[in-house]
Amino acid sequence: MPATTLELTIGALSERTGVTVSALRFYEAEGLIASTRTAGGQRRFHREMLRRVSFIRVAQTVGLSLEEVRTALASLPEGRTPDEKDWATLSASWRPRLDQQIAMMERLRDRLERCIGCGCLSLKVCAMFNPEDVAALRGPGARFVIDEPAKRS
Amino acid sequence: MPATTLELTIGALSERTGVTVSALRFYEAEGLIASTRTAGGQRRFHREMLRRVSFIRVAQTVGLSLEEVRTALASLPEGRTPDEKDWATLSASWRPRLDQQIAMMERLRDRLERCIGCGCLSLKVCAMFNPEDVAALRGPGARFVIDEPAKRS
DNA sequence: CCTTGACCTCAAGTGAACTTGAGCATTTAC
DNA sequence: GTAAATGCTCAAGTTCACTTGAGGTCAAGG
Repeated sequence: MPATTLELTIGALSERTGVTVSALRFYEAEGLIASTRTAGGQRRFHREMLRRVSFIRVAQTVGLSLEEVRTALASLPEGRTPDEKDWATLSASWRPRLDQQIAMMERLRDRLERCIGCGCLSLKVCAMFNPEDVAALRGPGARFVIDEPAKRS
Repeated sequence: MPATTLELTIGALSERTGVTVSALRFYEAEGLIASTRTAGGQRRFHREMLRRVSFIRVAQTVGLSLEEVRTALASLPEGRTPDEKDWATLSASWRPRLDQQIAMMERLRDRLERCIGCGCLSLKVCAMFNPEDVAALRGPGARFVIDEPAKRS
């Protein structure tokens, strides 16, 4: 068997993760993933990077910036290849964030529901005129980040 | 009573909506809101713009780009000031989007739950290794846009 | 009147997350 | 052994949604 089953070219990693080649190179430049090089200078990725890349994408979906992903990945064990438990622990840290996001979207939905039902759209009741929640859902730059209230001029 | 109860300065609009002055000017330049001018060239906003601005912010939270907001606003009646029904109809169009987003987040959460519980993190079952859903949740540029599958290199 | 805070324009800058292009090297399949 | 596919680097470009800065004007209170 060729080494390709153990080490992936950047193209193979791209295909298996659905992340573009250029994005993978960008992630490497940012220190989010790592590779070894062939004699000719081409990248070869350990299969473990499949997990890291998938982690990055899911984390982004949950609303983390790459900076935050970097921090999260830094909590993985240094010496050894992270095992399933390590990854599970890391993923578990998303739960609260995910729960909060779902709750906010549901509140927004229900508010709109009420507004549509009663035709109120009043400044006091309607989600449209209650910026606090809305602000909570949209950080500057990172949509769906929930900790940072919107700045004002 | 001074005219200020009917027409808002940009500062007043900013305060009431929680949107920065510079963002409001930007929105006007983009044709999302409109103003009249005083003799001296300062903007004065009709109170109706409170609604438009609020609409814009909520729409963004729901995942619309400003381009999409522009399109949505274009569906408002031309001749007259939009009434509550007009706004309600517009907002109602978010429902499916909101529902889909909530459903996706819940699926993601439940998948992670299973993964953490069973320690699987397998390539077949785990959300982390199932890029389809994840891709669906993140459009390029517009996070949480759900119609466009991720491009590949 | 006059000062002070709010407002004006216009161009340029920001940051996140990538993508694109030019020009060149390596690998693999025939 | 060679051609096509894939890979490489590095700088610059892109999009979105704004923000910042410079240099100047307007309006409301005292």
